[in-house]
Amino acid sequence: MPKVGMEPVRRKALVDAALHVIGDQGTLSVTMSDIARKAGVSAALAHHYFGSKEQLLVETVRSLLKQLRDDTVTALKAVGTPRERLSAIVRVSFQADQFAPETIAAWLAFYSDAQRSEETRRFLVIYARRLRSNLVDSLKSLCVADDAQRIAEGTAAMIDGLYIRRSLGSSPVTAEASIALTDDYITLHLNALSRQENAA
Amino acid sequence: MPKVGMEPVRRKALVDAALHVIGDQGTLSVTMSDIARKAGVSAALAHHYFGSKEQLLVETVRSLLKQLRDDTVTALKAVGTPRERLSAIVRVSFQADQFAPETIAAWLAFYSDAQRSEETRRFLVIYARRLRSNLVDSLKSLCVADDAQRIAEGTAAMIDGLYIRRSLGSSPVTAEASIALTDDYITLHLNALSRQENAA
DNA sequence: TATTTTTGATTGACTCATCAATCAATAAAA
DNA sequence: TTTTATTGATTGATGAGTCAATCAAAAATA
Repeated sequence: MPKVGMEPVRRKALVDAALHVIGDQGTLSVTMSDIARKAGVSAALAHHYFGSKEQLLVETVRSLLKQLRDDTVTALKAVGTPRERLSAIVRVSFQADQFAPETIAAWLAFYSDAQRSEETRRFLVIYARRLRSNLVDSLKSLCVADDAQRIAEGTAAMIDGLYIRRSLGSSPVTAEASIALTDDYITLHLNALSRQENAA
Repeated sequence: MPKVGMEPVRRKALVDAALHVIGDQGTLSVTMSDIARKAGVSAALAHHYFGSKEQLLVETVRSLLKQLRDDTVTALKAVGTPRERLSAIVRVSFQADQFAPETIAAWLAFYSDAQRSEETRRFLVIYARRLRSNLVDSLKSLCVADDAQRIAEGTAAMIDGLYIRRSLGSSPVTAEASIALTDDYITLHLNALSRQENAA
C-alpha cells in the first residue's frame, strides 16, 4: 500500500476533511482525530504532515480563500461591462458552494477564530480587501472615487450580513433573494447618483 | 464574608464576567476558571449556581440580548415619527457598548455556537426576528408591506454585515460611518419608492 | 536478475496538560 | 443547630502532540 508521493495527496485530503468537519460542527474545536478519520488516515499522520492543529487550520482557511478567489477570477473572465462585473462579483458570493450552510458555518468559525489567531485574521482581512477592491475597481468606471468607496463598503457589508443571516437558517434567505437584494443596492445608488448629476 | 442573599449578586457577576472573558478571547471555549476568576470567586461556585458551563453560557446570551432589547426600548421611547424611529433603531445597533470590539467578538462567538446549540440558536433567531419586526413596523407607515419586508431584510443584513467587518478591526468602520451607511440605505429605498409612486 | 539497503508512509500506544464536574469540609449567618 | 456560601482537592474524560516500530516501495549493489 505505502507508495511514494503521498504527501500532496494526504495534505489535500486532510485540508478538505478539515473544512468538512468544521463546517459540520460549526466550530474550530474539532479534534485532529475527527479530521483524520474523515480523511481516512490516522491522527498521527495529520500531525506528521502539518506539525500542529494550528497549522492545519491555517492551511484550511487558505484553501477556503483560494477557492473563492478562483471562482471570482473565473466569473470575471467572461464578463465585460463594469456594471456586469459588479453583478458577477455579487453572484459569485452567493454561488451554491459558497452559500452552502456548511461553508458558511466554516466561515463563521474562522471569523470567530480571527479574534485569537493573528494568522487567521490576516487571511480574512485579505478576503475583505479583495472583495472591496474588486467592487471599487468596477464602480470607479461608473461614479467618482469617493462614491465608489462608499458603495463598495455598503455592498461588502450587505454580502457579509446576508451570510450571517443565512447561518441561522431561520429567515428564508435564498441565494436568489440575496443576489437581488445586493444588486438592488448597487443599482439604487448608481441611479441616485446619475439623477443627481442630471439635476446639476 | 459569607452572607445570605448572595445568589443574585454572584449570578450577575458571573454572567458579566463570562461576557467579558468571551469577548476578550473571542470564543466560547473559555474555562469556568477564567470566568470565575474574573468574577472573583472559585470555579466551584460557578458550578454551584449554574449547574453547568452550558447553562452559564445560555444565561450569558440571554443577558446580551436583554441588554440590546432594553437599549432599543429606551431609544424608541422618546421618538415619534416612523422615519425617526428607523434611525433610532439603527443608531442603537451601533451604540458604543454594542459596537465595542469585545461585544462584537462575543456576538460572533455565539453565532458560531448556534450551529451546535439549539438553545443559542433560539436566542439569536429571536434577536433577528425582533430587529426585523421593529424595522417592518416603522416601514409599513412609509410604504407597502411588501416593500417594507424587503427593505427591512436589507437593513438588517447591512447592520449584521457592518458588525462582522468591524470585527476584523482592519477597515476603519466607525460607528458614525456605519450609521450613515445604513441610514442612507433606508432613505434611498424610500425615495425610490416615492418617486415611483409619483410617476404613476 | 536477485539481494540488500535506504527511505517515505503510516500507525498504535503513550505522555502530558487541560478542564468540567463533584464532593467533602469549613465558616458564617440565622 | 440548621442553613447558606464558599472553596480546595480530586476525579474522569478528552485531546494534542510524541515516539518507536512496521511495512512496502525504490534505489543501490552484487
